[in-house]
Amino acid sequence: MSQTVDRALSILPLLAEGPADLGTVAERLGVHKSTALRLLRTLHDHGFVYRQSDQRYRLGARLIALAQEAMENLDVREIAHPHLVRLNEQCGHTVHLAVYEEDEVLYIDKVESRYPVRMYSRIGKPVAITVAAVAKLLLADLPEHERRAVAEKLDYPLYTARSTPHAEAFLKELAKVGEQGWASDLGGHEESINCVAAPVRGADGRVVAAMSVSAPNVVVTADELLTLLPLVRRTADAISGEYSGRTPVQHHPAKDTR
Amino acid sequence: MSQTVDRALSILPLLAEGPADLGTVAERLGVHKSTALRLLRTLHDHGFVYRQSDQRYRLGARLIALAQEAMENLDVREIAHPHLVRLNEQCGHTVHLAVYEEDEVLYIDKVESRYPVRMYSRIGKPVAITVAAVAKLLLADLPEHERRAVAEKLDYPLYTARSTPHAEAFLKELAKVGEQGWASDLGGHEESINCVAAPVRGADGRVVAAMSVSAPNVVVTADELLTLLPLVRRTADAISGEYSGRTPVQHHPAKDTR
DNA sequence: AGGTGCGTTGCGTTGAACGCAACACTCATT
DNA sequence: AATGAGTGTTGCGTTCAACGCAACGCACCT
Repeated sequence: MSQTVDRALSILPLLAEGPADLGTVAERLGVHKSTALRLLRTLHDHGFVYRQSDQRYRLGARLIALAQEAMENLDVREIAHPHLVRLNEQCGHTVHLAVYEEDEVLYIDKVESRYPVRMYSRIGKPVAITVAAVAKLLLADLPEHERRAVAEKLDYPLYTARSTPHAEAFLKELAKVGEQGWASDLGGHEESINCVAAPVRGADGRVVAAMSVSAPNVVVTADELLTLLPLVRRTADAISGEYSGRTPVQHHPAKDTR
Repeated sequence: MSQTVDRALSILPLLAEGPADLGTVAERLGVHKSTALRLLRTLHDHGFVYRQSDQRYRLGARLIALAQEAMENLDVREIAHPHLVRLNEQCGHTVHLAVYEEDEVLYIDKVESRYPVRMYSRIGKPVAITVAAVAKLLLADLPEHERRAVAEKLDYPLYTARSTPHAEAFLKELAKVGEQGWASDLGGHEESINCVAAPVRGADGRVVAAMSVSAPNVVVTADELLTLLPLVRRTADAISGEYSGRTPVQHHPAKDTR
């Protein structure tokens, strides 16, 4: 909507690919060098962009700090965290919490597996939306038309032979997931990794987040992982209860409300 | 430099404080509602801002994802991480990695203590710059005039009785730290928490990052913590060697480079 | 000296961002 | 049902700020 801001913001994802010099930025934006310079300078003044010693620009520290605050403002995260930890203590596997936001699903919290073999993922990283169990739960809860719109807009990369191949199949899977109230991903993203996931719901019943337990085949088989489903669902329900205010939060009164 | 972009970017820290509605944003920016709306819309289109169900705006997911990429681009972090983990395995305490960037010091990596009593800190969070051991190391390496400029610009909050009280004292401490090549913070930030830190240097000898081990008094006394100094320095040196390319990196070839 | 490849500056032009005022909508209140 | 207060939204005419240009400075090469 606002040309100048639009251009300035477009610089950031561009720099996320790696440091770039003025000329490159100008070219990729399709603007004159002087224009790019002015934009970069304003970004710099705000700390969103950092000028490293070789004069090239890269993303700045303020961005990281801001994202941090953004996450701390997500109260689901705050509430869910102790539950995730407890779940991890009970089963030992990697536990994730994810939310959906405008065509993206991203992990907002993670408790690392206690087994030596760990899966790769990072808080803040967008999830493989077409296959991840948490993504299925979050998308399954969207209103019919929006869900369809998103599903058709997506790419369907074939990570493995069991990846969701196209919108058709995805929508069918979403319907099933919505129906049964939980989801799984058996080797759809990485051949040897399985997940089971359950939804966290707000007071109105809408899905506000989803949590999952993931483990590689070498640690537990898919069947064994599925036996954890009741536990995962109980945990998710506990978070839902607390989040929607039904459960009057029964831990230390020292807990502040920031 | 660029008014429009400047205004747009100013919205983000404002939203970091918590969700805000259009009116509030407009007021805090000192612009007309319609202007604020236009800016928010462009931010929204880029995913930097999210409109929650109650119509208020808060920081968006793209911001979190971007920050993630920003951190992954920091190659010190990538290199240092396994060393931090090993150090943590050896001593059990919380290990931090921090960098300096334009008047701020922030944690870019952390390995959690294995003791039940943990300290509060988060990756991405700006560090208490006037007292933290890592901050001292990073600032001590700045060129004389810049160091003085920064020191005088800072606030000196008295977290505890042992916090650095003013620029004078801080500069003196920095000189000492620069001299000895390591730093400590004995209860300067939180009464019962102590840290020891050592610098990571690039090929040119400049300090590019700093790492620290922190532990509360209840776990080890300050004296005991200081006995870890040689270990911390060795670890920092190992990272330095690898970062500056002196050590030809000798871990599993399976390690991917993502 | 000459040349090349950067980033930077000053400036005149123009169109994009501005504030305004009217409008639409949702809730309370009466 | 009508009124009003509080929102967010739209269209528009004015103006000022962002634009591209071209000239410049600077470092590095040869």
